[in-house]
Amino acid sequence: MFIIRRSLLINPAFSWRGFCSPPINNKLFVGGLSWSVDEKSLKDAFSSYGEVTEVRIMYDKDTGRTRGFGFVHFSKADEAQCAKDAMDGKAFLGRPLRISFALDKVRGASVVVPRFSSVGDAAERDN
DNA sequence: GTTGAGCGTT
Repeated sequence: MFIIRRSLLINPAFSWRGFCSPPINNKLFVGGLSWSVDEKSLKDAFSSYGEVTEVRIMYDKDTGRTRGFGFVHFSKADEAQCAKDAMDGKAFLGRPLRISFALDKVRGASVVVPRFSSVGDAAERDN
């Protein structure tokens, strides 16, 4: 019987570094970026491992410089996993990269007020 | 001319 649950072995969701990694998605968190790294630089670097659909680097509104981290969106989660496994820990523009799967956060998702339309429980004051 | 772990609209 060499039949093993190969599904769990080939399944990336069960072969992370232990179990301290977030769920897999096509969004990658790229940290440890150099201060001179641009979105096009990251996209050009990650486009070799997959189809990059979106690249977002966080800039500082005060200094206008990069915060040193960004996000890379891939067309497929498999490409993102490949790019992560390939670029994670590697040096980029003189600084080691810290790549990780991004959290399922979206703009507006952090603060959302569920308003019930059928709530007549004294919640409607000036509707 | 600076700094260095992180998780999103600068």
